[in-house]
Amino acid sequence: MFRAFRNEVEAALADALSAMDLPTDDLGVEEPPEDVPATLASNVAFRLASEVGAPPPKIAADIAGEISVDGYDYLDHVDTGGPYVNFHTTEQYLADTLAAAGDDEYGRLPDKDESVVVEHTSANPTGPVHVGRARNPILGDAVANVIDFAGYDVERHYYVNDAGRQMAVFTWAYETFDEADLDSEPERDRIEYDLVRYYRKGNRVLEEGDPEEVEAAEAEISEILQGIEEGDEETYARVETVVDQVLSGMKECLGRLPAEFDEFVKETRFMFDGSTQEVASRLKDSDYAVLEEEAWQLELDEWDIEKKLVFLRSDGTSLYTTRDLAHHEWKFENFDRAVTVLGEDHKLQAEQLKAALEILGNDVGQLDHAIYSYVNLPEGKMSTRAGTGVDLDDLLDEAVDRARDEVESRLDSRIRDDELDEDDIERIAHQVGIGAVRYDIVSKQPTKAITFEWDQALDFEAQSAPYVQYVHARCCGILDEASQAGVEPTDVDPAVLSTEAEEDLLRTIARFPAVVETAAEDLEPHTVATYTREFAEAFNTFYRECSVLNADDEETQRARLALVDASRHTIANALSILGVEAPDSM
RNA sequence: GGGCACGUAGCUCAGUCUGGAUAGAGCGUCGGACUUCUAAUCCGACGGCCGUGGGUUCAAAUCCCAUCGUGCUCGCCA
Repeated sequence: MFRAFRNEVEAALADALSAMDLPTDDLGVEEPPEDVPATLASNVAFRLASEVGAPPPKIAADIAGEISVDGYDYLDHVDTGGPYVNFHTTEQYLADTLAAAGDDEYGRLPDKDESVVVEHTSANPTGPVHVGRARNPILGDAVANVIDFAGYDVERHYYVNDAGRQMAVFTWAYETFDEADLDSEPERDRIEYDLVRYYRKGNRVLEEGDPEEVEAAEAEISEILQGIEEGDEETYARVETVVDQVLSGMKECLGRLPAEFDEFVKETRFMFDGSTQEVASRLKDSDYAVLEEEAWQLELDEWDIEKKLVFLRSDGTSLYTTRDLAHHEWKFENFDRAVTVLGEDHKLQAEQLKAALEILGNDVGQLDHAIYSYVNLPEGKMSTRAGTGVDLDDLLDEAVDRARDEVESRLDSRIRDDELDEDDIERIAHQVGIGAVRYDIVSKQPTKAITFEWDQALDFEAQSAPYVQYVHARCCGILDEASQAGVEPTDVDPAVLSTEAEEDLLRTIARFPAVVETAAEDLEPHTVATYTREFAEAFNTFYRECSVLNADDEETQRARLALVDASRHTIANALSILGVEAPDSM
């Protein structure tokens, strides 16, 4: 309802301003501070002061007097607070909010009939997913969720880099070394932990091995790369043996979050179908192409990019970005929009990609990047190759373990007699543990760097997943008790919800669809996390002050129950956008 | 060195794009609230030259310039 109210406010204000012969280009509509009893306000009077030649409070009063609320459903009346014009809602606003939030899909915006492909994670299949990379699936999944919830048709893609040098190195190492050559046991009983040892061994040999050995290896690696480039089936099969095995393990790990994908798109696909070479030849014909030292490159000065983009090596083979160009043209053919979630280390490459796509004649307005900063350890960077870093599996295990300890230690002091059994404890431990990890990462602005610290990531109090999840569990508890007592959230008179706590909660619920809309537009799911905290605060105040089952009369009982039902839908949907589970009890 | 980010309470962060009402949370510290729909909760206190210096503006945490600090980046790697 907030969105509808905002539209009404803008329309009413614009009408009044034009009736007064004043400009309507900047309405200055904003949410007032908490202690102001208005839902929206306008600061337009400040800007008109010099033009009109009157002090802002006078102008505000004049505007307020000029505004007509006739014909609006939610705009009740207008007054001023000094220089501000304040807009107040009708009873209908709260009534309609309560009714709308009775739907368990509340917050989902109308279908836009527009398809969006969200590419995220796309980590090279070189080994276990570490925490440094984990920001990508967690952020990416939330970005996809919020766009989905905002009414778009979303597909989630993982782009598999199976044609790069790293995979050639991996393939060579996998075929060259035996178990006996490796100096460690797998850290975990899963395929990518087993195989990454070959990759690390291979890289060590390339860095430190004797020159003859390295030379032979490089020859082999280059042969593999050439083989793929030429579409040689046998080479492809050798590489995919490694790729598919490692990837299958990584999928399992990501599945624990869970981050699921609709499609794993391999880059070799765009080599074998000829589109990469086709893109390269179109680029060669462009005005921006230059041949320097036998390598084809693009001059991107026009895009303020100093670095030239090499799109064909001197031996004629393609590079990662060349294939990615073909990949993106494929996306543009099949989807209305493409969103890619990338680490900041790929930012320059992403800008070059965009420029090159423009040169190729694409509408780059279809492409958006969500860029995030890396997650580092206090002691430095995480690297699969070097084997430094915390594995995501270990983080999730630790999170679930700590959550389980927490649940068990709280068992004795539980008031609620719902008799949690072993399965419940395990369920709650998973929901809370994994939820806490996701929430910790998704709730922060993506541009800010994160230094990973165990205690901080696994703090179960305060501004964390459990704090918000607890609200959901409380809702479920009340709804459960109510249903046993035979109270139904039907035949409700919203006007009964007249205390400040009830009204605040309802107003917070009303804002949810607007939060979804903005988060989707800006690709910033962390604003949904901020909202869940504000929501939890409003709900907890209501919980403290307004008993549902012990309310004075049945009418109040029913109305409050409807409010709890609406709250549950709101917080469940907000959490689901964040990829955090909503426990029925905890 | 060039480019791009980031710098807000002791700590972790919202707010910055789109300037506007006394800068908000949590953790920690201190003090309160469970015979009550779940205390993973709530209430209160303490805590801020919004990195620094200039500028624009009626108004700056927010925009511009400079500067310092941190991160990323500047391969015929991905």
